[in-house]
Amino acid sequence: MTTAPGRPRDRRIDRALLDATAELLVEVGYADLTMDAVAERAGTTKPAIYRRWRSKAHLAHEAAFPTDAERVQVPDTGDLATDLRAMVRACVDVFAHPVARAAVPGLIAEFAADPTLHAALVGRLADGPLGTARDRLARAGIEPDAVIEAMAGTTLLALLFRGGDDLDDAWIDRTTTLLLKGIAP
Amino acid sequence: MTTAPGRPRDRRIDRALLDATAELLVEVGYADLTMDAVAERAGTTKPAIYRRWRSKAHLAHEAAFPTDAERVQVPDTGDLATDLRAMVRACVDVFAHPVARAAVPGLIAEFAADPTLHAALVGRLADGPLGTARDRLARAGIEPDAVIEAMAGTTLLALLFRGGDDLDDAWIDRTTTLLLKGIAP
Amino acid sequence: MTTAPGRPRDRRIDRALLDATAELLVEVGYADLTMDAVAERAGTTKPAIYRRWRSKAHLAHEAAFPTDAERVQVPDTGDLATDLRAMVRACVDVFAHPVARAAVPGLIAEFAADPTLHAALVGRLADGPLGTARDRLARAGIEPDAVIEAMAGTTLLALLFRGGDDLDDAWIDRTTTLLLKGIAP
Amino acid sequence: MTTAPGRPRDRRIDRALLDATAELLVEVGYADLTMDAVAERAGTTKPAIYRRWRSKAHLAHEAAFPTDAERVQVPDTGDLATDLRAMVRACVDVFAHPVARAAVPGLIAEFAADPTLHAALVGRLADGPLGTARDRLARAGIEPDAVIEAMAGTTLLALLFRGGDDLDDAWIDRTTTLLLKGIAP
DNA sequence: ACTTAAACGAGACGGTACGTCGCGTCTTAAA
DNA sequence: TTTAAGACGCGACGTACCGTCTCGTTTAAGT
Repeated sequence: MTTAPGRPRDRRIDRALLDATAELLVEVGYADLTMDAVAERAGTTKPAIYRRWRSKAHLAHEAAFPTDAERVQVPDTGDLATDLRAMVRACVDVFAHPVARAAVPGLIAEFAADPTLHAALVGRLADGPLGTARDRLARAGIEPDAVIEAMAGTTLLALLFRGGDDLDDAWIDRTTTLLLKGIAP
Repeated sequence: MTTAPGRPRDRRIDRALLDATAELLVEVGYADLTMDAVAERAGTTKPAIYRRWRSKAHLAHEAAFPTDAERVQVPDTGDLATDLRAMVRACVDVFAHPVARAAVPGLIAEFAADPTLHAALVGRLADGPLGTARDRLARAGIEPDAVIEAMAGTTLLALLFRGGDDLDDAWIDRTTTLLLKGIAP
Repeated sequence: MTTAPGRPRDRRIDRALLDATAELLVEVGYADLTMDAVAERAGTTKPAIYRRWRSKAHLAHEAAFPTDAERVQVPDTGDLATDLRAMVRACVDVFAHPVARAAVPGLIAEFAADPTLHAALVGRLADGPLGTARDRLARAGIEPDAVIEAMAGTTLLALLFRGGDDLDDAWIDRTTTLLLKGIAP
Repeated sequence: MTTAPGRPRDRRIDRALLDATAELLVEVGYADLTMDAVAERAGTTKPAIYRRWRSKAHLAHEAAFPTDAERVQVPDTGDLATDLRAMVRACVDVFAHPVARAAVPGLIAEFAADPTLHAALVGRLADGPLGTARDRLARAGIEPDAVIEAMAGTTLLALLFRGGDDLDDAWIDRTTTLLLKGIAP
């Protein structure tokens, strides 16, 4: 294993940029997020961003769905009802997180036109609770795709059309029940 | 009831602009849709657009979800399974329409930051199959909001993450079944 | 005589930009003159500049050699010695003006690579004292090109290599004498 | 007398860089000359350049006015007319050389803002025909500065405003005559 | 017929933000 | 210490598109 030639990248700048992006997303939203503002808050400049991410969307999607986040734990109790409820809650936790909430609408717009971003985001989510859920459901003998589509889709729509604050325990219960009955044999 | 003074607006221009917008949305997508291009294709000028719509998003949302569209008919058979299936199909038909498909991601982004647009789009959809579905379900003694959220959300997610071509009869069957069991007493 | 269609250009912005350019040229020099700084000082933005001038050089050359300047008067006494001296002085006045002095080195660099600018600058100078001098000399029966080349070239070199402050009366006398003898029959 | 510690500098790289610079100056001009391109053509890297020259201008000025050039010979016949003509020709040869011609406008711009470069270029020219000319004229009992200023200035202006191709024998004759009469007692 | 008032074509406007280029520097491992 | 390699931080660039404005002209309805 050799070292790459050339000056190594400064990891502190990566962090500063991601942090600045997350903060600004919450403060001003995706549409009003400018690369100049990100660079300035991170104490660096625009080219440093573009050296690391190919677009605003790629930067935002990494800030909104960090891979190193303390993994949303979905306990494996063996009881489908309990586990499914945990999955729904995890799904809400991921999408309703303030940074994600601010970024998602913009990301949706961009990744419709950018296959690169599409792939990146799908991969990133597959490593999160959605991937966990898929495994768990498959082990329970349930074809997972339809359920995940319904779970994530319902969450997304609720988020987009009413804002994340309504996604409380009652909403989670209601949605879990619908899904649970929907997938019953 | 009096007539507005001054030169009346030319209705042919309204149409030409909406048509040009729809065409361009399909051809280049929302992000690369420019007002100059719309005006040029419609054979008019930008001020003529802004006299009619307050922004690109307002124009696009009207082009994507025309109110005068031949209404997607949802037959009222009285059989919940049959009717629900028709609702799902209508939902797919609306969102998977080429123009809507091109416009939706961009609209999602914009209306996250523009309450005006949010209201306009919600109203427009409520007049369409979603409104019909709500009435129908309510009459069947079912609380409609959760079902609609699940139905539209699942459709939206499928559309965004896989493109509309996979939303065939099998998908409609699968989704209808899940919802039907989910809302059973 | 018809009016051009479209919104007319705001002449006050033209002026503000030229004034800002002249000021900044003196303050920071051509190399450190940035379009952003010009725009900011003029209270406008970069695109407003590029709508009016095709490059920094075109802007600077207009700021450095304004056509509407109170014309450098070259009295026509009929005495060649007197008149030539006045021409040399006028030449110095034009090139040693603080704004011109700051702009000239940069302009030289740019117009070597930009025929557009070359033509523009030649035309602009031909309307100034150089044009007057050419006419005057021709009337005196002297082939003007060689003299003008020598006069302007000597002035330019002196300016570039020693700064304009040394171009005092003694320098003007010395140069006038050299030229006068040089063109004697 | 000791040797510098560490790895000695590779003289072949010096040459390759100067050659690459000269070639590229002629091909693309000073403004479009990039350090990356120079390094690439010379088969080395940018840091190797900056170890040798402090800036693009310093590199270009050395490439344009090489000290080791076969010295432009100015024969010393003792006849002022003959010698002055040779000086003018030498001046043209130096400045109209393709590489110098490409570099001069850019260098003028840079050394207006860089005293280091100013000094370097003046020193380099003083070692060339201008230095020779000064000595020769002084020996002939003529105050040399004014003549040199006129000679070099006229050449420079002609070069800048008409391109070097017009500086033929006729031009040299004409200019020599003007100077000769101009400095006559 | 004349006035009023708004829509029209045309196109430039002011301005935000973009993504890129090239400078000169720095870090690394090998020579 | 120089080399090759290449990324770095940074300042500045010129452009694209937004939504607005200013014209002079056209079109109808009201007087």
